[in-house]
Amino acid sequence: MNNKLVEAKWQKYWQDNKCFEAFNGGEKPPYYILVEFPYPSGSGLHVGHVRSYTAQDAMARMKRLQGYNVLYPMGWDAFGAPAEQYAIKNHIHPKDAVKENIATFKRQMETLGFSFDWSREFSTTDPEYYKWTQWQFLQFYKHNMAYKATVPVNWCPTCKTVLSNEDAAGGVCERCGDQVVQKEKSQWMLKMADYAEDLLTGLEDTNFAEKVKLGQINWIGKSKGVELDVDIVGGGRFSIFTTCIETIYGITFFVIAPDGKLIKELMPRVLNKEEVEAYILETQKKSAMDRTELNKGKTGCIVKGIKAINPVNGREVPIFLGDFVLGDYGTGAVMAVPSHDQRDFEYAKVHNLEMVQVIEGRETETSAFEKQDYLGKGCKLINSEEFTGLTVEEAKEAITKKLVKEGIARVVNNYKMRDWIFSRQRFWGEPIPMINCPECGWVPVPENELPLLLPDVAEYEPTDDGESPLAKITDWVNCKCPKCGKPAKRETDTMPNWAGSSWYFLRFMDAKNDNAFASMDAMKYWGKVDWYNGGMEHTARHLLYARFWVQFLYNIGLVPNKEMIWTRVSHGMVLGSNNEKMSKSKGNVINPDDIVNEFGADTLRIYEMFMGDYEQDAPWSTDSLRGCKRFLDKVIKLKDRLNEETGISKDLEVIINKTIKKVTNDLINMSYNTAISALMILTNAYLDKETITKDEYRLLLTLLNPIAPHTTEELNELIGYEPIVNGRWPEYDEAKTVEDEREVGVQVNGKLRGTIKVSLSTTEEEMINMSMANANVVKFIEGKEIVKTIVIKGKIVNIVVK
RNA sequence: GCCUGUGUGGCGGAAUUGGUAGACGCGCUGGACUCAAAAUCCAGUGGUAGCAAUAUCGUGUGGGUUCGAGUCCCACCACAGGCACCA
Repeated sequence: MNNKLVEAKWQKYWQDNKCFEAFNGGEKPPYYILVEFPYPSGSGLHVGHVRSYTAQDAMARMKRLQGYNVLYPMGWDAFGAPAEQYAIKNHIHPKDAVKENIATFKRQMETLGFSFDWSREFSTTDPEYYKWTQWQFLQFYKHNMAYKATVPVNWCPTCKTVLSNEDAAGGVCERCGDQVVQKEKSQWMLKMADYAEDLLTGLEDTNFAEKVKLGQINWIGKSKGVELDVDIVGGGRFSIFTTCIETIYGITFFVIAPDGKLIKELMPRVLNKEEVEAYILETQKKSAMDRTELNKGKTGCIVKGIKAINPVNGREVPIFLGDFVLGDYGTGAVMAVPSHDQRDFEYAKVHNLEMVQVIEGRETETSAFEKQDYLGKGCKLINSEEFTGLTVEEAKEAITKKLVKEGIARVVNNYKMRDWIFSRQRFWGEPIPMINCPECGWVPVPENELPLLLPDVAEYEPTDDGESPLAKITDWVNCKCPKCGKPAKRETDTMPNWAGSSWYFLRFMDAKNDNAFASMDAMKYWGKVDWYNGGMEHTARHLLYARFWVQFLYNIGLVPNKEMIWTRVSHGMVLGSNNEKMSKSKGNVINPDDIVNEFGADTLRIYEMFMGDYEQDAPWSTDSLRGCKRFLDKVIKLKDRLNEETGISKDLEVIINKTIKKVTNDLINMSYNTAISALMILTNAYLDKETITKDEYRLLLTLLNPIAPHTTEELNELIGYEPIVNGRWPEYDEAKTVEDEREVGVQVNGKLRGTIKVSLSTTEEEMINMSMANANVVKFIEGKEIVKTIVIKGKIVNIVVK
């Protein structure tokens, strides 16, 4: 069989007959299977893509045969930095580079026979698509969900560019190796923090894997605590947030963030200004990463001239700066209780500060501090005036109650999740459709002027002061204010990569709509995405952004459900044969084109499904791939064993029913490797026979079809049947999935000593008698007292002797 | 530091969810076919002892629960990923 001809033939058949086009409506129940659309990089399709696309493809193909109207779409997430870098280097427009990459990706996908509905294809970089991304941004703006704020960014003074945390790791620019500094920049923000609670509760309306849910929960980072007002000696006050208010009598100092507002306000009263300013400057040089990783929060300096008053006992304690306190989390200030908090303890040790123990049960001076010493164990308070003697839990409640009553504290929930910084100083992204007018301030671009197109230019370098490359294109920047008509300037920042991918799954439901991003009818018809598959690296951020975006659209009445994704699953990586991540520098990259050429698309598909647990990483093995080729060859060879009989022979009845059941369940439970194993077993059973019937053969071909669609279609046609793609998925008879006779193990004291053959009708008593008669078993029970016997029907017999 | 995974033959991995550990595949060994090789087919294949029946050890380590533990509980170790001085 010639792979290339067969593959091309069936790919053409599917395309000509529009086999995989989904319809918005009709008799069949809808079923929406989604894989993360790829970023079409210059290096082409990765074998990792092939793994997840094949997995979902197999599911889609089976579901179609089961009578569903399956939507399995594909598109391109094509905005982003790599295309921009490439464009800068080669002086071509990123859209041209992207066009080429998309063509390569698409060709590769087609050679693999994925059953995508190409009629719904789009790229996030298509003006027809990003028109709606921009439109949706305007809805955020109009509903007061978008605002401008000054945010510190990683800035490389040498490259004159803004860097991601990743590119600024270690406080050093990844490109030039020079020091990175923090620079203030005015950025567009989306009020995502407002949705923290909804994003948390919304998880209940999803079927995400537990680990995915946990990832979301951790990212949102809810913590319940108390916000407490603290007076400053000589006037003024500030607030702190704590989750351990019960330790309030142990406060020996406060720590405030060097990058927060508070220290700026206090500055005029600070006596050691030079020292404080030097420390603030030092902090600015550190990226968020450094502040967290280096020195473990021990750096800092005292703020002289200002003391704070502990509200419960009037004690005056010093205030310190410490970069372990972050300006943008909580209130940017904390109470420090070194006796009962690890970090406070370390800080106090380094700076030689007092410690007051307020909870019994541990020594303050120990270096091996253990927070869990008192948490949740009913330990009692000491040195805490009227609260002395209460348990931690009781004291938490009582102290909170008292402080709230006094009006100096509030019970609050704090969330780690912050608002979404939505600006990028880049060229290759959706332009943010806003205009800055000297008279009217920020004015949105009128909706009927969307899309606001990216200009066609040849230079994409950022400006010297880090503005977007768009800032240099004066023709584009200068415009008229839509409100007053006077000269105004466009926003030159673009949107982050996450924007276009936050709603693409909605667009697939109604991809050609010119009047809306997707019609309500279409979204209601498809409902939630039934299966959403992607990499683990996207299960926190992308998924959270997408859910936030959907929840907002839901709240303004534009989508039918608050959650639009039902099940989220994640696949493991395909590693190089050396068990390391595939990369050019390691020389372990496998190109799917080469494999398709040499072994055929179906072999590659089978192998990638067989290579291991789908959710786990798995190393590449060309030897194992050959084994899959061998399996496919065996299936082909079976064609020469067909006899003239029809139906299913008696001796194959059980294994056939068993296999149908196993494959049907495994394909929907993502246990692809065991589905293939079952098909191998069936194939071997067929090969044990001189001849098989056409019906038996066709059944194997149908079951294998979702994973190896080309070869099975061809064989099916050769034996004279209508294409599998137009047929039906086989059903099984539960009663025929178990053999009547089976072997059961016999144990003595839990150790296997023999087996007996039983049928479904063998009674427990008979099983015991048969066990006792087993020669080897007798050796171990002879002359011993039988304490008891345990019989688990169809599974095991255990004889306990003394 | 925290969170989440993972740990089973020479290798990738199975294990009906507490019931015969190692399915299926790779690799390896022996044999058939061949002038020869490849391909294909047949047989074997966790370690140790034994010609064998069989015994014994064996699912990262150490304990525990149970008639019975890869699976449950406790403690620990290693690796991977994510997040982070989150108060």
